[in-house]
Amino acid sequence: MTRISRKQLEIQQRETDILQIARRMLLSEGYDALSMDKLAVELGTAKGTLYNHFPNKEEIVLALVCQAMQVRQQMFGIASMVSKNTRERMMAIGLASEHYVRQHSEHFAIEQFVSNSTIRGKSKPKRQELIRHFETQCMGSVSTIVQDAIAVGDLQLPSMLTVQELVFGFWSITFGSHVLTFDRPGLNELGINDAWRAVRMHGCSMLNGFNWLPVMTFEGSEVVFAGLDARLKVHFGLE
Amino acid sequence: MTRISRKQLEIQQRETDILQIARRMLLSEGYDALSMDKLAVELGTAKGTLYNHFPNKEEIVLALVCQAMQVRQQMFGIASMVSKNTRERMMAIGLASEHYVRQHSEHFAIEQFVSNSTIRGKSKPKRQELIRHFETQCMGSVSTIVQDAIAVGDLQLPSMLTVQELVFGFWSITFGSHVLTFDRPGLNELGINDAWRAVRMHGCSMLNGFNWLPVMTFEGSEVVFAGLDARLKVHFGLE
DNA sequence: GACAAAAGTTGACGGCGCGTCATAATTCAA
DNA sequence: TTGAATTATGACGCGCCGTCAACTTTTGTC
Repeated sequence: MTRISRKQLEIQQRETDILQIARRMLLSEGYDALSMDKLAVELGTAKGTLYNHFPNKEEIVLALVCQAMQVRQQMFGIASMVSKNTRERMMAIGLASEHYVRQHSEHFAIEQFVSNSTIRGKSKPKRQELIRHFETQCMGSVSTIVQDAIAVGDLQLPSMLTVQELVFGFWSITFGSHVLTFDRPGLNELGINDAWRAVRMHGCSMLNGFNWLPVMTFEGSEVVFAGLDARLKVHFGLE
Repeated sequence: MTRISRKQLEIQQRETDILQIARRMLLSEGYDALSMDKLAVELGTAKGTLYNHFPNKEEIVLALVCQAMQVRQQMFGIASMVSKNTRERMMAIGLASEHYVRQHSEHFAIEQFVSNSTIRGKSKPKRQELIRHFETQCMGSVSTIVQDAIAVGDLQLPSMLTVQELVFGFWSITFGSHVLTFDRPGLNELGINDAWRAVRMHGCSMLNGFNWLPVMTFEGSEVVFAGLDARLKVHFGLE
């Protein structure tokens, strides 16, 4: 029956609409600008209807976080396979992260709400599982590279350091610098002219420090980055 | 007149009390648990009196942030002078940051509110300047080490990288990992057993990657860390 | 097509939050 | 002492979230 699907589709479509409006509100003026009352008005329904879709405001935010993490996960998956060389694959992950933050800043900005324990605390277990799933997936993409590198002899894992802990290091440096670049005002005035470039260099430096072959100079790494960038842009659908 | 100072001191003391109560509230249940009404009740005054001291809730939070940043700055200052060797001084900064997060977690947790643009946006320019001051100071402590290292030949700055950008890298890795360690639940389940140790290793790796002399193995770095840790604990007044 | 049950919708309401402001109390200065 | 200046008060306006009893629409059945 067309009647059946009519209503069903309307409800399904509304969920999409809610998230779209909520995202715009969140991005425009931050968390406080996301008001359930205003959201209902913009959606053109009563507030009660909103609560048929999401049990509370936090769940809406975390639904957006999940959308964001999914985008990141897909980009990581692509980046982890863009080369045969393990070192290049690792660098591609860094580049993918950079692209994610710069080209999908609306997702990156929202992704940060996952750190807010107040928001996380009010969410359903189902949602937390989903978030955990995306986190594990992203980490898995990178872990695989590390394991491959060890297998082919490009990398010797330092004693007392697990694969995941090494991934954690790379995660820290990209996450940390991207958050700093994104959330803090006026890094420029502190003498940091090209934060993006600096991050790439630091990641490269860390891999060099681990003796991840082929060890490369900064100039060499820039060439590699340029090549990877071109290939990634194709996969990411840029130009 | 004792009368003059009586009232003055009372008001001054109250400001301290406000911040103390506010900190406890913030730490107990997060930002939402800090309520101006409840704060006034606990303080034993009317709400209006609160607003004689701080123009809004956000200013209270940022005042606490400033206290936190001051603690960090002092610890960085000490760490930057704990050795003659530039590489060790750099490693000491990392250790100081670790101590700050672990021993003064109540400050570290509150420090993160500075990234919240909603809160920052409602603060007075004066406060933002102060925050900027502490940031500059912390960065300065580390920049000095880098410059010293270059001066004595322990480090050659890569072309196209400023001193501040190198500091930014170290900042990113410590900030990033400490935020991840602190704010994200269940890193353990992701296979990261000793995040703190991992962070130290990664910082060390990055410095090795920059060929910051003396380049050291992980085992060697652990010895250096142990020595620095003992000295820092004395300065930080632990045991 | 009629009709009852199920599913979906509504918006007024309770409770709580922040920041204001007229009024009152206190301190200060002469 | 006394009037001006400073400080304290808490009721108030407004906006927020989430609920819920009443209402409307859809669905399934005869």
